[in-house]
Amino acid sequence: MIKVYNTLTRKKEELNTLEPHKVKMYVCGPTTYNYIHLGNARPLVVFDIIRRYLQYRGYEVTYVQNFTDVDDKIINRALEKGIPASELACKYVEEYFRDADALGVKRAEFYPRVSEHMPDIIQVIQGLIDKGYAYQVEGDVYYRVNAFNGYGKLSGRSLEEMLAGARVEVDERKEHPMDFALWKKAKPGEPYWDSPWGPGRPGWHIECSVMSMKYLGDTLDIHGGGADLIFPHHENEIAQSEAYTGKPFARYWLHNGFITVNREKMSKSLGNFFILRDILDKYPADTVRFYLAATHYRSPLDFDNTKLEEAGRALGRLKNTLRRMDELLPEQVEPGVLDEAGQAFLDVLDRLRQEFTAAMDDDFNTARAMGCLFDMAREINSYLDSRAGGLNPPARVAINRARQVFTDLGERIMGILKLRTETGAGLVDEMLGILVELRGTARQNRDYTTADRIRDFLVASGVNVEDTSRGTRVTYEQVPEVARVIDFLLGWREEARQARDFTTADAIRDKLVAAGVTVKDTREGVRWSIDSAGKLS
RNA sequence: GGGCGAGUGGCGAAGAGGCUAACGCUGCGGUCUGCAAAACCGCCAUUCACCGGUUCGAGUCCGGUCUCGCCCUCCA
Repeated sequence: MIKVYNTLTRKKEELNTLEPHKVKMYVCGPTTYNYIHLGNARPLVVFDIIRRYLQYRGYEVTYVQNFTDVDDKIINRALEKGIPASELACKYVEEYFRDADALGVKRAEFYPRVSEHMPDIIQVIQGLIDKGYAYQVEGDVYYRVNAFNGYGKLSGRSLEEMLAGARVEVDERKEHPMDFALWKKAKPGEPYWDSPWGPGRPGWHIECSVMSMKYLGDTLDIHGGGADLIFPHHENEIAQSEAYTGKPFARYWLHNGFITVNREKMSKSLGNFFILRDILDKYPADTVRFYLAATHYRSPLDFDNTKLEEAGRALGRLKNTLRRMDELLPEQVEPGVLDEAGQAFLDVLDRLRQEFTAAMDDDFNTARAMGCLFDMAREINSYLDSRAGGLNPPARVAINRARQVFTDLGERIMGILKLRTETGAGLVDEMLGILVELRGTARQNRDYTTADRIRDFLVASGVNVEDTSRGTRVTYEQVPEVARVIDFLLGWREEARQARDFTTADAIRDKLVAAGVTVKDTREGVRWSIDSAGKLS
């Protein structure tokens, strides 16, 4: 039984979907006038995990996320840049996808855009006018909040309360100060669409009402977004949709908490925001995803770089466990039977799997669920340590199943365990391989000075070195510079030559050549070049 | 002013009436290792902002105080 915290009722409620085993989900997407910032990225990851989890629990999820690509901010920005608003909006939709893809956010079923739904929007506005929920004034159309008696139910305040501390400038033409625009008359030079009320564009809230109902029906199961959308955006969506259809709009309203910086909300107006693209330049995307998922979605999340460093180390622990299993597991695990120890091991994992599920069932408690993954990692590592000599067939069967469970939860649901496939690192890996070989020889000869010099270089280059029972493993978060590694190798060769150790010197050169690096000893010193660009790709 | 929410170890973060206050990071000790790294084992909150109350029993419920954040205006 899945429970979700519903902003509408301020309680955790059992998730009962409209149709059994189906979830209709709508999440408010960005207004596309800039790159998204980290605060925008939180709901992407949060609702992506919620969606993945619901699927894991057997729901068929229809996920819709809109793009608000018609908006004052877009128009203003486009004006500044001297390009059409539509072009600007389009560009940032594309940029959005680059960011979302990097974070491992699965594609939605539908990505409706305002610009492509004008007839639908106009039809709903007309319907609201016909029913007496809206009125037009000089080419503008306003929603009549007094006509909808549930107004304020989501944000938990009455119209009177809103007026009490209101900071709204009163537009004399409006019947009620809280009435909001459904259609805005175009000013000269602004993009516009024709309508029964004259040329103009939709107000901010109407598009979500229209597009969600178009793709998901009059009533949706889950409507999500950031907590700052509760009022006025979602409140107004409810007013529009329910007035239009006479039916409940969304059964469950889920809202994620903010990202803060120095405990202040990260926001565009405060200027304390971090563009996601910049963060992704410095930190791996899975680290960022882990950071966003390691705290419960409704809690505030304070940001600074040290939090990402910590997230990277924590996630590294989980990934290390996966890597250890992969190193010991052959491509194909032959079917076999478990032994007693293996069964006991799997029983423990299964208990943890159940704890994980219970945590996620309880309003998607990813923080607690992550705790279960760390418990699992420890169990798996322990089991692996106890079989350091190598895996016998029953142990292989056990580890194979353990891997399945671990990745099911960690990758399929959380989306944080995909080990980056090092692309473009082919040559670097070959160079590192040569160094590992050289160091291995030195260690065999108990020449630890040499061995440590190589390791020191590797570590200084950002490469981790671990000597395991099965050999030396080198890993890195960021691909080290090829040139740096080659220079080091050639420096090493030069030393060997000076010491008249031509065996070593020639071996290094031969290996470089074999890897596609040409080495020339010129009068000015050593020159090298990479044979074919193909090697780098 | 009105509405909402939060205050848990050095840090981050779960727990929402009752087994030893998860988990991660950091630090310390140990095992393993040529030394490391990784991994494993152990240690690090008699106490959950403060004061009262309810209860056999309260981080967990109630009342009050303090501090902080958010919304009421574009914002995920």
